Amino acid sequence: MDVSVALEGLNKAQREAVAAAPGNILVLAGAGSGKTRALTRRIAWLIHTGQAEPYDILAVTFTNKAATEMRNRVETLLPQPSSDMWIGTFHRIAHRLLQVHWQEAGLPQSFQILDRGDQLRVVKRVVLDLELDPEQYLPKEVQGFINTRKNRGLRPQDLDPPEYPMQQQLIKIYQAYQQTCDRAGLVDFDELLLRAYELFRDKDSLLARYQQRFRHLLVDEFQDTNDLQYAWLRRLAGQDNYMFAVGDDDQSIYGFRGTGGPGNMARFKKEFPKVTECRLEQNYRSTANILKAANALIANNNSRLGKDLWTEGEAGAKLELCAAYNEYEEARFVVERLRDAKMRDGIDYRNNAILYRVNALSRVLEEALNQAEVPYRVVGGLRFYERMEIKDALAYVRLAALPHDFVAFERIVNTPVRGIGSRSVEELRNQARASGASLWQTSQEAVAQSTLLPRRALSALEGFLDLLQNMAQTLRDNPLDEAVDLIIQDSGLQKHYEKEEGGEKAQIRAENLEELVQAAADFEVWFETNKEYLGELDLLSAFLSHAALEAGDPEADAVDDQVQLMTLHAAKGLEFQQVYMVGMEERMFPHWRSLDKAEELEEERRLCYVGMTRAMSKLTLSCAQRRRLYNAESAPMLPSRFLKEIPTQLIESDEPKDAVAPGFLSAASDADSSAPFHPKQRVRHAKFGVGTVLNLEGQGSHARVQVIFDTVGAKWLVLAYANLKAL
DNA sequence: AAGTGAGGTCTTTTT
DNA sequence: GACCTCACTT
Repeated sequence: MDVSVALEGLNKAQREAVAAAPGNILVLAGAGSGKTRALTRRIAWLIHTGQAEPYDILAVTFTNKAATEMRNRVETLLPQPSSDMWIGTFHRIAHRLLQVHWQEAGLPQSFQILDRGDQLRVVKRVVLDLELDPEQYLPKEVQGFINTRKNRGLRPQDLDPPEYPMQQQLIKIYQAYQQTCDRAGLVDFDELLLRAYELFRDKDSLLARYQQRFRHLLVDEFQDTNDLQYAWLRRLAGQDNYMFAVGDDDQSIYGFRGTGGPGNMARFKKEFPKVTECRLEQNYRSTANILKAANALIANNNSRLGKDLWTEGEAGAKLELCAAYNEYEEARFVVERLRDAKMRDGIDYRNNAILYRVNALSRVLEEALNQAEVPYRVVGGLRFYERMEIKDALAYVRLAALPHDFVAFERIVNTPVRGIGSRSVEELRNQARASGASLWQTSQEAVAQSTLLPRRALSALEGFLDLLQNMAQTLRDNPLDEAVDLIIQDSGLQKHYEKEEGGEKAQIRAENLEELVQAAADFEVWFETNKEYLGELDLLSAFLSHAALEAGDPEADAVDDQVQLMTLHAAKGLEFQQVYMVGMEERMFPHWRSLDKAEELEEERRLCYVGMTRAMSKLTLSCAQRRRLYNAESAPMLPSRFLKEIPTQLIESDEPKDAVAPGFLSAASDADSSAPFHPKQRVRHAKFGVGTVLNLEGQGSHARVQVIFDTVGAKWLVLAYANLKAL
């Protein structure tokens, strides 16, 4: 076989990584250094040199986009199709394992996936069922609690001595939540991973089988793995298999969702046998000036493996910095630059990105772009399968196929309104809970025996049950897309959305529903040609899991000449000729919520690093001296400390002549968090009594503390008013 | 049962 | 500015 295909056009460092002797390999790959390239070439190398068969290979990524990209690239490098390889996201692969081993995993064969929104509904339900106060046990926070534990591989019983009084309740909720899911055969995203991990942990022979099969594990974006994913990989690798992990500790920006971050890379070096380290530091994307600036910035972080990007290319333009008077001036400045670039230098709009820390910043920019008639596109936001109307329609499909699914049942029992209000549903729910039956079963009994509900509600319920029965028949008798179409019509959703909102919104919703029919049709075609990737799923189950695991591809249509607007997070992995980073102000970026925790502050800096390294030829930074955010009044801002961390000789700054505060930029602040309290400190409050400080945030008159009071639980207090006494 | 208006909140997000 | 929740009205 022709080995050269795998190494063609690689630099020395890349070649060393790709052609490294069999073993555990950690590839520290900086931004724009050819990360995915190294990984796909490694696969090609292993196969071309006869060190591996496609069958031996498991390659994992985080996003579907990355997985698809990887499979495509691998296929162009290999003579044979890649279907024997397992290439996919952690969740997809976990799902596949559970699909095959549902019995060993203790799941019903037709288990359904709960997405984040579904999960939140269930959590809410459970909190209410336990008669706990949802004000105190905010469903969002409870959900976070549960997911954090799952990400650490912890079941309720593993949490036994609670760390603080309120945790006891949280553990109880976790337990009840899990029971509810288990009974209904529902699996949330983290549960997919946890079950897959437990499968390997508890079933020796099964683990052995997979260990013998997957001799080569390849992981992309390794810095984004969480504890559970790491532990899963560790088991699968065992003592004899080889792991090729590619990542960049400086681009770890998902710590807030439980990612091990830079730590997991260090762990890999320690805990896997004989790890060889490779570094890819040559950058093929940005000019030297941009790289120098980014290197200087990230050097301020302490927890790093250490790495400096360099390029053979030229210095390029300096970075440009604008201190605008307010957010409107800032937006106008950016728009002006965009138009200049287009008119003078012929740079298409699509090659520009405007990046911001929080979504709320997009509004003013959008207005300015609209006014100047510069076309733009906001990347991110609601995905196709997360849209309300789509979730409603799929709930009908789900419920028709699997009537015991209470999440789907509760979602649509009264959507569109059919006279089954919250009182009736509550009655059904209580009865179901008492008898241990599903809502659907309970409803059937209530209708059959004319009990439980007033006559009007009962007849409405009967109509609903009949509707479902017809839909089940529809599903059996028709191809998927036609069935989906019929279900959308019969459910009345189409009409419901039309009359509900009227005008433009209704138009869009109606179109989305039509789009869903098309999506089902497309999926049928895809399913026929890709069966082998899916294990033994039937079409409908595959479609439903597809909807949950791939919420849709928002990048699909980048064809028009539009400026790209997105958050810094959304920009990861992308590149643009020109990048504008706006809102470079203290408390905005770094964001105020990250200000008093060193680890989170470093993550903000990594985020800044990610943003800067997106730029190929020109990087422009801007801040405003005053900014109005949400409904508050316009407040004075200070330049971000990150601006100060970039060497001044790399920056050309335009402080406007009519600036209200001359010398504004030189005021870039140093961190000052001389907080009067610290975590774990005991304090007394006049009303709430004695408690322990858990968290601090903000500064000056905005400073807040989170205190866990011994009697009333956790509260956020504004320091200026709380009059806390240290004990 | 269903629709309306006031009040509070507001990082980042893939699967 | 936008969204969600909750209490209130019809």
